[in-house]
Amino acid sequence: MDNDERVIGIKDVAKAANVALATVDRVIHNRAGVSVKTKVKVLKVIKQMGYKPNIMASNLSKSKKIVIGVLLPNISEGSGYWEFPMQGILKAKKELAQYNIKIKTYTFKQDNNKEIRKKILELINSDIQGLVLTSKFADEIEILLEDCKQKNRPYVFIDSNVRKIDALSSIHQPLFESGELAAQLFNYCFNKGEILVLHLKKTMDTEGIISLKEKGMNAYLKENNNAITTKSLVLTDFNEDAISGVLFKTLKENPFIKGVFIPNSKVAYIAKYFEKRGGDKIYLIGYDFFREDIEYLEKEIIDFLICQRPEEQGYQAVFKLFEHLVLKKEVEKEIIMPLDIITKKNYKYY
Amino acid sequence: MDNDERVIGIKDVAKAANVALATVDRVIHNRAGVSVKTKVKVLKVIKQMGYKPNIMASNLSKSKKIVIGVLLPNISEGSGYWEFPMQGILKAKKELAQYNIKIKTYTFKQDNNKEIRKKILELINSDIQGLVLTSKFADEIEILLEDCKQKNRPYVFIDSNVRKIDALSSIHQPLFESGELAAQLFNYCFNKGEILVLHLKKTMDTEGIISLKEKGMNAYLKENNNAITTKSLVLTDFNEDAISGVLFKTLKENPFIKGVFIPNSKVAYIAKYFEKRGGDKIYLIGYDFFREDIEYLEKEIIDFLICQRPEEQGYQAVFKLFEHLVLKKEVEKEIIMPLDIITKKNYKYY
DNA sequence: CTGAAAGCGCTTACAG
DNA sequence: CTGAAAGCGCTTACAG
Repeated sequence: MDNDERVIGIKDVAKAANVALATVDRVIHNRAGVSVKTKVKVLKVIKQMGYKPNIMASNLSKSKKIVIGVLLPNISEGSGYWEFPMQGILKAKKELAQYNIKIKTYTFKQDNNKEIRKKILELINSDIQGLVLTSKFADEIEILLEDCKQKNRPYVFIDSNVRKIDALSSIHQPLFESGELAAQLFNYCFNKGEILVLHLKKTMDTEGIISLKEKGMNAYLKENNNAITTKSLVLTDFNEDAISGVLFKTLKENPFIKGVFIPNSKVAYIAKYFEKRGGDKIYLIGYDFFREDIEYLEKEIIDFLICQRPEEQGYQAVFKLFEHLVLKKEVEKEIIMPLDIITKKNYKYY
Repeated sequence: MDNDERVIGIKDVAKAANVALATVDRVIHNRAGVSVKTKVKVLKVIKQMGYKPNIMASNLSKSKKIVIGVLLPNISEGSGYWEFPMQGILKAKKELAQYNIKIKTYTFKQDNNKEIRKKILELINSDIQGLVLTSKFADEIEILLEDCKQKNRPYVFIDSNVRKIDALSSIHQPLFESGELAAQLFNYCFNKGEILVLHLKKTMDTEGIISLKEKGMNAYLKENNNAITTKSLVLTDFNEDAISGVLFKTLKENPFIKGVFIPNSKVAYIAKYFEKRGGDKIYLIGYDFFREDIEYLEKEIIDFLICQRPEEQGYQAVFKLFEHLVLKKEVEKEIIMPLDIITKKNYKYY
């Protein structure tokens, strides 16, 4: 299993093929300037001897750095969700600094189209060799993707709902299934009643994502428990009073509501209302885990959060680009994150 | 933030300190043969210039390999649990092969003390520079640990219930809290009744682990719902008929049992019985996720599994030794794994 | 106690 | 199209 024999290197290949080191190097990297005859000969020897390049040596002698660009919303606003992928990206950055990898981040305000366009132009005119981004701005980024394609720059999506065929890799959570999971959890909490599905609209949350989750939920209920139904409600105003008003009215008119499903990362807004409200227990399930959720998890106002390891998504995205650019490895076209379930009793270890 | 200036190396330090390269190297690695005066001078310059060694170059020029030993039960028997840490270890092995890291595995049959002793002796007489093991064989491994201590060989525990002060790191799941979590989940399933805690005894499962989980469960119930009580039962015979007999009798005599808690990885044994049994739904919660559980998850006979990322534990253990031995990094003394919750609807992505 | 030099396995101009 | 040589930033004998 472990062979402790001397590892064969480019020098051995050169000798065996009766060519110079530089020629072997040219063949390995598929560079121009080698006769077909020589190339075939060298490739044959490489295969025969089982030559594997030494990445450490390769990197050491390589002069230029590899720069990976990151295009994501900035973290100081909105749901704060993007803080987590960014943490993973920074972790990868630290680890990969050894390999001459640089990370350049381009952040923007989510609803500032002018700024987004500016960052896209910067990226197009930059010297990056790979790109991490999210697919939630389909309209804005198409031109950037087109540019990447032309320049043969690989890009990786994180938190992307769609699988982009031209991407090196797309990292995402299974949306439909997460809706099923939420339904299953509600079904453990009560046997009959109604689930209120709250669509809290904001720039970033495309309706596609939310509706896919809702479809998953309905599919589960249809198959497993017809005594639980769902009812959708769209909220556009996030003002505390507005939320209170709407929820008070809705719950009063629909006394069978036993659970509330918030298919994005805004549960805390809703939990705030339920903290003050009396009456029968109403179960709350939402997405993503933030500091402000802890209080409500502890009080079991929020019962379950479905999470998608945003930090790991960021880390993986950079790492996959590294594997592709430096290690020349095959990279999975699609990486599906687990559906993590967070409750009062396990959030501390997440 | 990114400084693209030339990175300063050992050569720059040598020049600035007015000494030879070799001397700087000696100081960096704290090797003997440097006058105090020179050492102080060099250290000062290193600090001043912010010198960071280049690991790739360091590794490239280093001649000897680093060998990490792994002492774990073999995977072809029992619960098969150890297959997962081993997978993580193999993943780390592949990744770290670049760094001249070798992994030597020493596996044994769980209940074969003679073989365990033999492997321990092999390890003592081996040339390993680090060790991964599990703390579940406290009696057998004490002498090995003592030997490691004397030889200054770092070791990392995985799946360890105790925090060993001399270990480089201990990787484990929070046991008490996992019991609390199980109780919380049961509490979502029913409001009153009894939970049967099944102790399935086998060599590897120390009573300490199981009782800690049970204590966590009781603590949660005491605090949150007095209408749910627990009842313990010890099973020593895993024969299908024996299990059927005991369970039939117990459930008949205790009609208020609404849930069964199996605080180790043997849920499937019990699920088998419940598959055939009629009557009211009884909720099942167990630990760890195996292929044979899938069938029962799908049928919702097993409701929840609490998992501790065994694969990641194996990976991390090797990686932490790598960080310590090669990168000379600080390593956390204790790494606590998240309490993952697996159900019918998310196991596919785990 | 200190230093000069070779070498790790590649890549990169440069020369032919 | 091909090769000889210098160099990446360290470590390792060897000499003094």
